[in-house]
Amino acid sequence: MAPSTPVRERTRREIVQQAMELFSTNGYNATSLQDIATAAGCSKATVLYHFNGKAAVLSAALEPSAVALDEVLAELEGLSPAAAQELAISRFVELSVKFRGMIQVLQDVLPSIEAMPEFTDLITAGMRLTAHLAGSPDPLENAIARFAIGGLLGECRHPGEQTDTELRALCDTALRRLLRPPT
Amino acid sequence: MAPSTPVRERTRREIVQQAMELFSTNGYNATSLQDIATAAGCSKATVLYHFNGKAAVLSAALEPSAVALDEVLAELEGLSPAAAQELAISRFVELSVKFRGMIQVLQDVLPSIEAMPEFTDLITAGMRLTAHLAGSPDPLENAIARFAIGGLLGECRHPGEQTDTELRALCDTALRRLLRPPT
DNA sequence: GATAGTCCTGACCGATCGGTCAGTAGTCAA
DNA sequence: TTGACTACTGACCGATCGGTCAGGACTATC
Repeated sequence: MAPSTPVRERTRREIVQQAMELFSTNGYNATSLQDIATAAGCSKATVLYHFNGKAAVLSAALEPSAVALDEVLAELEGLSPAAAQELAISRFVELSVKFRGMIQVLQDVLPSIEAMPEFTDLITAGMRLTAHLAGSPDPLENAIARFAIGGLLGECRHPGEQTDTELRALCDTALRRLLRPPT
Repeated sequence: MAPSTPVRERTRREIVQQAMELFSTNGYNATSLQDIATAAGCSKATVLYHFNGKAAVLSAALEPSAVALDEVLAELEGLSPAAAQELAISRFVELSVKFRGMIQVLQDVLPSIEAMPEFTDLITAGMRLTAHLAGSPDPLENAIARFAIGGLLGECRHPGEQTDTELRALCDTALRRLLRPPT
């Protein structure tokens, strides 16, 4: 592998950054490689010189959130179900607000994500988080957790319409009502 | 207008039916006019002979659910907020299970639906239902209602993975936890 | 049999997509 | 000065998309 020269890194970073912006705004499928190249100030061929296809660009754009998700999962390891659920809720709200743009992208890619081998790790990580959110092996509670994630994904589709604080309050309230109903 | 001969109606119905099937399975954007034509046993030109563009096919496929939604809204008219919310929840669950296939399509089209004048009525109907689900003008409750719809849309993306009964139970539980939390 | 209208189709169009490739400018060590 | 390597690009490719259009097959009417 090349020792990643400064020039190489600068271009790559610019491409990824512009790709994140465009993916967040317009979705993955509606963003073309040409769009990314134009925004990054280079040619489409350059994008494909640095990344092995469009999915690789998405993978790079998704990496920070994937890393953050893995960190949360590591933090959850070994906790009791109840404690893990509690922590999972607050950490998930944080992640959702921080990566709201990228979360919408997931929504867009979800139907065809199984055909992209780049994202199998991300999928299993998501499923593990879902299990923690459910808090119990009950299939209904697991479905509720999926429901919660779906609602959150949907709500993160409207960037700019609500502040981070509003979004955090909404997600926190909704997740707690769904996942920790008073007995 | 032509007096809608039997032949015309038969072909139209076949196209719409196959389009519903394909839209439900693969989403709107991932379904081409050629796919619809092949499934309906005719040519792409025939589809465009009967419908004024791809969006018109979607509009026809969505019509039964749009009609059902309007009926529910009419039923809600004049009720007190609390009674309307209660009825809106159960009716919405029914609708979601009945039209689960088409609901996923909405998810797929939502980002670009504002550019399609065919669906302005459907959007306003959806917003009115959201307001009824919220049960109060509180912005947070309204956001929660949107969250609920988003979760439901997301959950309806997995056709065949759960029975109608399971889906009904899930939606009912989730909606009631979200929208009618114990005070 | 001629005419008109309905239903349908193959051939074609321009646009856009993701992706390939030969080649160019610049840098740097020998 | 030369040769190797990096970063990059314009031109091009095949495929697919939604949509158009002239015309054929069929039927009903006169």
